[in-house]
Amino acid sequence: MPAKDAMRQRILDAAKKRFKHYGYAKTSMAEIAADLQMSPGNLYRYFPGKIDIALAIADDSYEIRHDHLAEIAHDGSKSTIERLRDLFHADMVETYKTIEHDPRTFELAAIIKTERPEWVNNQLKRERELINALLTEGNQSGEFDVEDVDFAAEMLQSAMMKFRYPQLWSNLKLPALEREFNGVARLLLVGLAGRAGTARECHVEPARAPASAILPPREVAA
Amino acid sequence: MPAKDAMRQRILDAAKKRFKHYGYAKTSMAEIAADLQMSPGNLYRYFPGKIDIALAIADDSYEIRHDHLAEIAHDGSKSTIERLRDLFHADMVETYKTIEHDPRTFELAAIIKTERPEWVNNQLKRERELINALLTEGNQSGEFDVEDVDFAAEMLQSAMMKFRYPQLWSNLKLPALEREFNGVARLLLVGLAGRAGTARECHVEPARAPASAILPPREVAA
DNA sequence: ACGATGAACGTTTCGTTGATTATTCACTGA
DNA sequence: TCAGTGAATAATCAACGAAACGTTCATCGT
Repeated sequence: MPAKDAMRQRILDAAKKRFKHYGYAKTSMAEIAADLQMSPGNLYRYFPGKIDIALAIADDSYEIRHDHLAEIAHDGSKSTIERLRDLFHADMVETYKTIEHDPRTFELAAIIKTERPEWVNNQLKRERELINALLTEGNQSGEFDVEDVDFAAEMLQSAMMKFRYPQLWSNLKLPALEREFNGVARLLLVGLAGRAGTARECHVEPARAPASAILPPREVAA
Repeated sequence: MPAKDAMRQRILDAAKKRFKHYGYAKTSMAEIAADLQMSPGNLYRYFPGKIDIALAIADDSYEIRHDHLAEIAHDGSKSTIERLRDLFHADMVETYKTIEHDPRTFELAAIIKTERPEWVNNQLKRERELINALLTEGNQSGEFDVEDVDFAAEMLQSAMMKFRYPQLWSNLKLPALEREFNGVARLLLVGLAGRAGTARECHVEPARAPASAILPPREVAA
């Protein structure tokens, strides 16, 4: 039913405008309805509740981010290890820029995290699938030697935790964050290449990206 | 002045009892004073304010923890790499046990973190000194090949962030946490040994603890 | 002089109440 | 039948006076 979808979209647009301007808490369902010249009650024919409107907005925005991350993950011109680093890096930088540009997004994210934690976990899971794919690819190319790809992906996300949650950034600016990010990424990705690059059978040629050359410090984004 | 010190200690004991029973917020200065049969005003001759009483309690408790961690760091029977892992591990487990046993501690920690963040940073810094020493030692023994020890210690703390803050544990029980901890620790510590274990000069004998054998999964604490 | 007091002060917290809000539902017009 | 309504309901919020709190200080007894 395209008519219903169209109305849903109109509601989302109106809500987005209000949320951006006044914030989630200070936007009432009645206001959103009034913007669309309808009654508050009618909104509930399109969304189960207020939080679901926020969720739908977040869905859209994460869809875009996910596409972008997937693009990075599939950039054929780069090694697997570089793409893995860039994936985490892009995630951090985009979060930083988003919050810098529009702090209201932070409020929305916080509310979603407390009211629908499973939604957040699901996003994490989707991103982990990208990581999975990269690890598998790296295993095949010889860049990595990871036994349990699922597990390793989870561990990477654990260790990168600090760079995902702005609450943990404690006023660090982007350059300082990137310095830390690079340090942690280097450690982790060297760790992934560890066994492949390491001499259990020493005659095996070093992986394409030798551990000592992995992850040159990244220039700070503009 | 030992008399003053003795009174300080009595105040701390009384406060500790109240904080443990009723929590920081629900304990008033007047109550602590009444427990010691003195006036509220007199407390201020021994402590600048309520928060400083909490800080003194935390100081004591972190002194003990730090001693314990230092003991682990200097355990002569273990390799440097094992001690480094055990250091982080002990920190996580002790935090877990503490909160499990007395959730009030969590409230105290949260209050200190918001009211005196520099105190928390200082604890982090002290622990980093232990890490520094271990990395230096590992460099000498050939287990590690870390160029910038200070920087590497900071990166380790960053990557271990998730295991330090109970807020990030999201209801995971200790076994699940330890599983994640082991995974991340393996990645990181292999990363540290990376260059030492890796064949830049392939004739160099593999480090004492070959990367592939580093960090066997740790049995879950009792 | 000094250790201690407790009333006094400014803030923060709390409980109550009245208003606002999210949500439901019986109903309407097409 | 179905998109839409708007009054009714229940949950939440905001405001405000009262109580409690952390902290200070003039004062007391020694």
